[in-house]
Amino acid sequence: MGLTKSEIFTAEQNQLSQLLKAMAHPARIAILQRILISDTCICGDLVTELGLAQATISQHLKELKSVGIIQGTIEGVSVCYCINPKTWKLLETQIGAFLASYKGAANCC
Amino acid sequence: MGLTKSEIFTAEQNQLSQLLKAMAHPARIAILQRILISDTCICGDLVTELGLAQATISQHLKELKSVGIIQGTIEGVSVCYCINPKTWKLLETQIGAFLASYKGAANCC
DNA sequence: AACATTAATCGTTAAATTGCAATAATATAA
DNA sequence: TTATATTATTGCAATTTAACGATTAATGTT
Repeated sequence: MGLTKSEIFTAEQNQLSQLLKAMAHPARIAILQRILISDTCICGDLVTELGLAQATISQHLKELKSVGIIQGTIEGVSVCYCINPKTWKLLETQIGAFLASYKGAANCC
Repeated sequence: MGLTKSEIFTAEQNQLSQLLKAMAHPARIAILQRILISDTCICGDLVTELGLAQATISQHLKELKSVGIIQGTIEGVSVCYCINPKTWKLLETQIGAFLASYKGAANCC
């Protein structure tokens, strides 16, 4: 079928999986790292730095934008991207709580 | 094409994206949460608790197993699943470092 | 106005994902 | 051995994803 049954899961489960999915690609991780490292907006450079076609990068940026992880503002002829602090905070909270809920296996296999 | 160009990315980027991808589905998050909550192995119950077919659950378990996030041991007629502590630790380290590298935007859009 | 630069969108192709019924494999019980 | 319970595997259809060339849209520059 290829169609995820979102109805049977909680809003939190769907939201977290959506955020994780947006980051679950090496190109998108690379893009985020590039933005994180520069500690400011990235305008254009991405296409020349990563070894992917312009259309492909644009597509990845769109996906990151659509879940709100990054935001872009038009800066003259180019577009500047940066982290969306609100969504990033949400990410830290959600993933943090999820990962922290593992208390090193009591009686297990 | 549908084929990720893994060659052009670092081993870390590929590894992290692979781990994230394995968790990037509501059913797999639900499975992990179920294992985490019980604080022990889960044998079988999963199929009755989630609203998905047995074959589908088995498929999701296989994906989580293939990246090493969970491990399963045969317990009589059924199979018990639990978190793989080593991979979970790796997850915490990698994702933690990644998320923490964002220091709230200096001069940005 | 004409040109150049940059990014988004469209259309297409190849491949992976999701979900499930049906079937096979494995192990216990009668 | 035969039956039962549990999980894995196979095969399939619908859908989504990844990538890119070509085109379009928007903004600056000359």
